[in-house]
Amino acid sequence: MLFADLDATYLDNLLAPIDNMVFETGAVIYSEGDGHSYIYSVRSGRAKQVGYSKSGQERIVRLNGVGDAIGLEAWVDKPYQHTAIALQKMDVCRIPVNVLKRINNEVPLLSRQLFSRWEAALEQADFWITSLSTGPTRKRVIRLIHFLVDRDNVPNAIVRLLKAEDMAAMLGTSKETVSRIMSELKNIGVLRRIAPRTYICDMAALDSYEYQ
Amino acid sequence: MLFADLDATYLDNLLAPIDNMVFETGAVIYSEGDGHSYIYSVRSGRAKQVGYSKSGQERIVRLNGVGDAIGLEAWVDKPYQHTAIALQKMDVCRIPVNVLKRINNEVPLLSRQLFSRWEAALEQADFWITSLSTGPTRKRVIRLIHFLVDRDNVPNAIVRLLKAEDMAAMLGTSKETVSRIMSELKNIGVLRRIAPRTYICDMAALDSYEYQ
DNA sequence: CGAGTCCTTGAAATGGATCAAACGCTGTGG
DNA sequence: CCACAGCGTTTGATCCATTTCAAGGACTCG
Repeated sequence: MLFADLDATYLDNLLAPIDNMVFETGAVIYSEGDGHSYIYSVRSGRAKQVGYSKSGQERIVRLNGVGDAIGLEAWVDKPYQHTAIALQKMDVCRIPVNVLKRINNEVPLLSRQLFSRWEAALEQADFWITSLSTGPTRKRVIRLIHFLVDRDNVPNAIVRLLKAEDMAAMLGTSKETVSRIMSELKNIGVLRRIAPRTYICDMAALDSYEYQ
Repeated sequence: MLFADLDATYLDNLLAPIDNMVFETGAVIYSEGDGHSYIYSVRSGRAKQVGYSKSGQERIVRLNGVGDAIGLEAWVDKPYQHTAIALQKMDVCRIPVNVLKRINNEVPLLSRQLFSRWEAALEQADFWITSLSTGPTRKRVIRLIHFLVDRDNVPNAIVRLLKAEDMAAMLGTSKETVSRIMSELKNIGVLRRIAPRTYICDMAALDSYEYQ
């Protein structure tokens, strides 16, 4: 997907060094501080990027899904700033940065794609700050559910949530508080469980509930 | 500074459309949603980038100083995502994006500079999440002071702080809480006021205080 | 010097963290 | 098919941190 702008047959010559890889749930894709120079493109599944404080507390700074590029800092020759961990079984392709640079020299259209991935990462980070790290916890949880909803099925959307501990690490709160708010939402009928960590969400009720 | 990699005389032809501008304290550099296509490069002074929630509450998502480029989203043809406001009298130069693109076509070295600005913005956003939006408020304030310290003067550094309301908007807390913690730090002798909003900070004491 | 802005402090009420214990679900092996 | 281990969730109770409202005081800048 990173190569959306490029000619398909032309690519095959260049893409030989690219590996398709599979990561199981919980597998570490890369670790903070690693100096290896790969950018990863997600083909399926979801990953979290986490930072650890000195006290060992973990904070999730980004969530990545299909089409996202992760480990972009390698492009500017920086060690990875976070640890990337698969939340589900994932298909990713691992692209050496020097290959990317070679492609970029011959076909500058690539850098357009790279800029847009970069912009997406920044936009997500800003969302994290303004929506997941601001205001009372209940509002944060509600905004998080919004974020996780598979768009386009309204008014009753299907949401695949994460385990409480991960949601807490996204919101900068404790797992107990997340659990309590989830209970609340289930009791009022905003969320209805249909499978493990999967719910049907009444979007209208969710929105109106935020403004109480 | 954006043109650090480029030849000086070569530039003069291209840079004619660039305006040098001055913004007074509180002046709006651009507003969220504006579609104008300029990138601004800071020559002196500091600016805040703020996002407003529906309730009108403001959250500062970034702070920019000398050498920073702001309004980068214009490069990928997006409207500005935040409102940029001068915190002090500022000198900035305003560069039309189409000029940048022209320069970039002829001298691809420019895009290296742009990527690195983009990376800096993302790094700051991540710092905001992990350091200014995580953990108890006292720790956040301490990390914020660290961030604002003019590096290189140790062990007693000079810090130019912001008004309490702005610091609160950076930390996602209330101005009263910020004020209380500041009082605490002054009482213990970690901070010593030498001018309006300017303090001498005993860095060692500050650090050891964080771990209580 | 005065107007306005910003800071400080108090007291009450709330919200959230933490510790601890019980519960429920899921997948495994007998 | 059932029982059990392990993980994750739920819930309660207590304590602490933070918000909020309100008022007084200090500082800054014209």
